[in-house]
Amino acid sequence: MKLNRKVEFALIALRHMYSKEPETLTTAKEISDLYGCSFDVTARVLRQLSQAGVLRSTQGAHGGYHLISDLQELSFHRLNSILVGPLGITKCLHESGSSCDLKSSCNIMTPVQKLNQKLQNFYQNLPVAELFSQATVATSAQSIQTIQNRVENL
Amino acid sequence: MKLNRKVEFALIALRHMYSKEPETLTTAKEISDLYGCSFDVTARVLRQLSQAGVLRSTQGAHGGYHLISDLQELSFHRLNSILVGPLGITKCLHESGSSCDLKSSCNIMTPVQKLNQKLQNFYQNLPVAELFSQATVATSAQSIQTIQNRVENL
DNA sequence: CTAAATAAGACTTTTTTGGTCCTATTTATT
DNA sequence: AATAAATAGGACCAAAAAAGTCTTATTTAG
Repeated sequence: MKLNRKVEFALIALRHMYSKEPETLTTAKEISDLYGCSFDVTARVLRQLSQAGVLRSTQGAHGGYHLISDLQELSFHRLNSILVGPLGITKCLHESGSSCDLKSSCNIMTPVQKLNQKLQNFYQNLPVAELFSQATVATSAQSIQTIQNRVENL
Repeated sequence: MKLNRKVEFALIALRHMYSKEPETLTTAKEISDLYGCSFDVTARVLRQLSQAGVLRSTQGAHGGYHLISDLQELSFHRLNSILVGPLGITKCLHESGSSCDLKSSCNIMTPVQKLNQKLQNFYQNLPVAELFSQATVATSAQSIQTIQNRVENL
């Protein structure tokens, strides 16, 4: 149940960029120096986020990355699936072809699928911006919409 | 984000017992033979569940375990904390004394705490029985109460 | 007394994760 | 044109975590 390190670094980087002027560039070195993350891993994370359209990269000297997607719209689920792949809480759920190593008489197929689905709903309805916001209680119309979605997905 | 194997075996065992006559005993061997789980691991899981008061053990020949707690009341969170310890999505959150290896200038302390709390709420409000139930939609008064709790905890 | 079961610990193997290294390419600056 | 600083991307290694195994002790029905 631990948070993946890449996701951790992504949150660090995203929050860092989030607090800057919109178009300002941020480099991998900047993040790794400032927060002590491994340079290589951080660089890879930024690259992946850029490939996925969350950031835009500028190559060459004085290059870097900047945010191009709205963190209100970016779900924690998407962040995870970009960096660590689709959510599958068991082997049988996330390797497409693989039947589990347990006997065919598995009695928790549906429970596990249910759990996986619930977890996915949970993460899908959690915008990264919500983690960064100060407010404890949701107030905006957007948040109310989010709550409605959540209740439907329980 | 993978489901711990011990928790997986626990679900298998619990569901197995759940479908039996209440006082009937189930042995570790029975589970491991029937579903192909490792005997040792299964045995340890049942022992831990019994120490935690979820099951009651009967020693000696013809011994075994039976359910003594209501699965409507047993949250998935409790199951996890029995078998794998308290929920801490990062090192700094789950090892009490450990400051993280990142620089002191960590910028995602609160976001991570928030996420940890949200996840915990999610699991706390998920009774194991709900995973086992056939129904997709909650109907009972108990479930409505559960939903109210969940909305409050969003 | 024996067999079948729980109780509990130490230990080993496997898998996953995190981290490093290396090389290529792009581009601003000198 | 050369250089330095940045992204791009792959291959590889080490550390940590997880899963599984082995061993021994204790309990109790038959």
